[in-house]
Amino acid sequence: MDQIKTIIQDHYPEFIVKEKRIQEHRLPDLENVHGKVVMRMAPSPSGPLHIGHSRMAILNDEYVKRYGGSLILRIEDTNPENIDPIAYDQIPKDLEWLDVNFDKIVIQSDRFDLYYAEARKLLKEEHAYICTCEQSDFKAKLLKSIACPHRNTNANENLELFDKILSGKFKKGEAVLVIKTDLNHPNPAIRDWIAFRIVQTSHPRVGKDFVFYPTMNFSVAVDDHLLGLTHVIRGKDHLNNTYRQLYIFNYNSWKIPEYYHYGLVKFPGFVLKTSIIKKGIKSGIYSGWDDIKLATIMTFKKRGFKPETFRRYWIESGMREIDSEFSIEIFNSMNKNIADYETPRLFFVPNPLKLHLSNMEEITTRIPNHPSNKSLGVREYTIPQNSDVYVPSFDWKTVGESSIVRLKDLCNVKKESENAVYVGNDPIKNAKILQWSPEDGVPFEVLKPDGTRDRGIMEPHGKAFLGFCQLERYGYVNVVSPGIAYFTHS
RNA sequence: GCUCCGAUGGUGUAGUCCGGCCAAGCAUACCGGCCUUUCAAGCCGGCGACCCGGGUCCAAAUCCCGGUCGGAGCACCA
Repeated sequence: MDQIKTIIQDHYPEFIVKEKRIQEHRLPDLENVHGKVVMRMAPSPSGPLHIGHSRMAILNDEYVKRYGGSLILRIEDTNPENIDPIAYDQIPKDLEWLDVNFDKIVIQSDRFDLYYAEARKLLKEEHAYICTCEQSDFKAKLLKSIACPHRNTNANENLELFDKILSGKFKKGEAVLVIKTDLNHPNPAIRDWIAFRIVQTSHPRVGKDFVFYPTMNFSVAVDDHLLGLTHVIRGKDHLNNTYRQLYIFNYNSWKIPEYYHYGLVKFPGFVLKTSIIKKGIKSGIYSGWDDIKLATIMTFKKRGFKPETFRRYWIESGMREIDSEFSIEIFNSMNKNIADYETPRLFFVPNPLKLHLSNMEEITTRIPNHPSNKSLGVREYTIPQNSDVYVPSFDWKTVGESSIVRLKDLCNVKKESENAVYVGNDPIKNAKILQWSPEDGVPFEVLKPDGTRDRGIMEPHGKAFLGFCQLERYGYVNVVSPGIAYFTHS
């Protein structure tokens, strides 16, 4: 075979036609789609959304856009101890910025009545029981597949206890509502699980109106049914939760949605835990939720990233149950690719060195704001005789004495120590090219994700510029206020 | 300890369900070259992967078994 190949290659290369297979990255179709789909995003309001949340938001949004139907934003605020009220307003804003269109917002703390009704039903049918065991005893018994004494309490007694709990006769830790599953289930994570617990902390929305709070597994199961979800997409960390929630569905003979569990993503180097961020904001390590060192949606927005980048990235990552690492390298590259053509250029001179331009007459130059996108226009400077310019000191140092470099879109100069001697206007092939600023450039600062900042001079036309731009030979930044920019990527 | 999930180049992935069109595609990174008044973008070329061991089969990245490695869950968090 190899010989035949060699002969063909040597004598008849024209027969080797290797057709390129072009494959687009497309999310797989969902199973069991009959008409429109109903899907949901269910963040907990512990803070604004971060890069990790954007995956579930975009995957859900993509499918709703593909099949038609509705996307529900469900705020899961059933743990008052882990709520930051800012989230109620900020999460919808974050989603809107990501271009994720939800049809309605459901807030779980509005729905206690529904959860209580379902709880009563399950107690009545003896699919659930009130347990007043010591927490550690209950847990130990479960691990050994032993029933706790309350598991056989009859329905009426349980219902009475339930009302007592609701009226506040029990304190935190004294009683829980447990869903019966299978004590002999091989997976200890699936055995009888807690559906309600007593919480006496005040809730930002409902205050102290309720003391018996559903756990996530209970409220999720009830709401997924009541809201008519057809497909559920969420992280693999919820796999066991799905198995638990299925018991509620089966006790009620509810129609079961199609579940998908995508793999876990590691975000090396990013701080995503809201508890740590909140602590950092309090102590001053972070300036706020949009601190440049963070990976919140607010921060990415402030750094000038495009929403489309998130979409492209997560679509390419797909929906498989494979664990992966977020690649900032690829993410940045996608953003550059999406943004570059529309992005104007400016000259920023970091660590500026003032040079005297000698031997030069007045020059007027028109500098394109983009090398190929002519619609972005030009900017014009007149550099008078005997003036100074700023160039990056780092670059100037690397230039050999008497070498000729080009000040981009201006002229060529010969290095004579700290003097730049004018030697002509026409571009020279293969010359080192530097960005520069006239002497009336303005102070400018770039904040970088590692917490450091670069200081320098911005060319005068950049003085009033706000928004996303490329600082030539430096990198892309988002100018957030006059003289201050957030670094995007190089 | 118990249960579940996964494993494709440096990185992110496609393909795996339903074995053959995979001599494994795309992107990114890296290396060359072209173009260029940015070290950006663009164009051309190159490098580089099916975790290991068995089995089934004419044929295995794909199916089966065993191992290894990684991850998650076993909360009165979500």
